[in-house]
Amino acid sequence: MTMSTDGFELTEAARGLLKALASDTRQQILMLFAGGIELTVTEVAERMSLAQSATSTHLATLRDGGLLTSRREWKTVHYRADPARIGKALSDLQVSLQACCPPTDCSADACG
Amino acid sequence: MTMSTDGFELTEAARGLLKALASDTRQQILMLFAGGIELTVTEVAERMSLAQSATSTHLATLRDGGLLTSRREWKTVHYRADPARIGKALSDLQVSLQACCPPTDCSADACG
DNA sequence: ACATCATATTGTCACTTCTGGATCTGAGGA
DNA sequence: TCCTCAGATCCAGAAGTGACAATATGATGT
Repeated sequence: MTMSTDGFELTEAARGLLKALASDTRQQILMLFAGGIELTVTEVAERMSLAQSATSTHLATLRDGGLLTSRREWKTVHYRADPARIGKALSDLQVSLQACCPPTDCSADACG
Repeated sequence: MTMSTDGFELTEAARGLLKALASDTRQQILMLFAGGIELTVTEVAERMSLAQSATSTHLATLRDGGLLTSRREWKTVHYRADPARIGKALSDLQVSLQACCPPTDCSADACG
């Protein structure tokens, strides 16, 4: 299995999350999926008042980042949040950051 | 008090973390501070093979994002990770994302 | 085959970010 | 005072990002 090599580095999942949520717009888009609802590209474009092309790109970025999944049904593509992968990415991020900068100062004792 | 209004929105701390870690270089820089060690601008520049100006800017961004603190000692400025604020930002991010896209599907029952 | 609808991709422009060189600031030492 | 060091700031060029319009793709219906 792939463990940390030598220096600390973020997992692919964590890096994907950071990249995907680096955009203000994408943060807002993600929040549209609250409650586990599904949305099409057009629906997101309408709610965000964004062009279809820009919306499509953002959704693809969020999917590539592991935050959304897409399901094709007939003509339309339904996007939905991917709670499992979001949780994983967040967990990975937390692990890395805690390994880097532990919240409680254990003075390198019996805490490790 | 400031609660969530209607739609979901990230806290200032969470947004600060996302913005600060949006850069690949800054992610690596942060990891240099593992173990709670302190580093000066020059030290970081050396270890990252970056120009002093770029390094200074990145460290300032990380500090503005709430991930680092700076301590002035004589001529040099010592940067250090801010575990408490990092934990807070991470926690906020987790809360928001879980509110948006809960990992376990509770079917809107006795889970809330 | 053709038209249509939903989505993806391409092209382009404006804006921001990243980076290094040069310059400025501030504190100490000769 | 003048010089040096560490850091911050300014500048300009390179690279990346986000937006839209236009076009391409892909599946469905006639």
